[in-house]
Amino acid sequence: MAGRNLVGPEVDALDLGAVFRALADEHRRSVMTELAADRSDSERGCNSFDLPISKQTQTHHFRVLREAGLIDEIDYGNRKGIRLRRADIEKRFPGLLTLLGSESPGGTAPR
Amino acid sequence: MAGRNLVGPEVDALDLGAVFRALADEHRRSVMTELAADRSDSERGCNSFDLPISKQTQTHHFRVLREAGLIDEIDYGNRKGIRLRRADIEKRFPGLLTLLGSESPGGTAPR
DNA sequence: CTTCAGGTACGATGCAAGTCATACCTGAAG
DNA sequence: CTTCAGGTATGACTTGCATCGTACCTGAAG
Repeated sequence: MAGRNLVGPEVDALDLGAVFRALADEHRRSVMTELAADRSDSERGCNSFDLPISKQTQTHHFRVLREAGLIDEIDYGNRKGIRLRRADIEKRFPGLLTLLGSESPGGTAPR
Repeated sequence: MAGRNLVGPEVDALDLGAVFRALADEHRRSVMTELAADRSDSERGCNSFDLPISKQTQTHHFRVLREAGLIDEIDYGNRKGIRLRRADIEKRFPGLLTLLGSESPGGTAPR
């Protein structure tokens, strides 16, 4: 039950266009924002994001994120794990994850 | 011949989703990359980017960039000026313009 | 074995977006 | 005035993409 890692692009092969296209979608961006906010980078379940879309569409979105090189998908057969590729992203596109945190304009004066 | 500035969103109203959607397109991203690379931030003509697309489509792309708040368009009547909103972008989304420079991996991590 | 929940594969659909053709506007130069 | 280049408006076309329905797979628990 080790779970094999589904393939994504290498660090040097990360494409800025694919990344922007991936982050252009509302749902995928919310997933990435959540992942970026969790500094522990622990593996998460697919349904821990409770997206308001069907599971087939979720499969699609996670695939896009993986193919853009933003997350790793670990296949356990009947379930799946999601993990942010923080180190790779920071190496190739430093500052991108920080950018995701500035989603809300009120960011200057939070609670 | 003063040229009036076409309207775009205010700094605080800049939307990350609109920005990512704008930068998802190849042609718009190439324009932004060129603008970000020129630290003098001088006003440029629309056709100084020689995009391989028709002028109607160029009009469309520049409009998207303006409505995303990334550039200013100065209308002179029979021609148009383009200027990067560097200060606003850096204030709202610090690091974004730097990110555009990392399009080619050749810089930091060659093969 | 059967059942069941999580996930995928394939196809269809509806909508957004990139592209261009035609026609028109604007200002500068003859 | 006319001409001309740069730009826009409108509409049509086409592609891409987000979404879901149906069917199927996978592993765990009865």
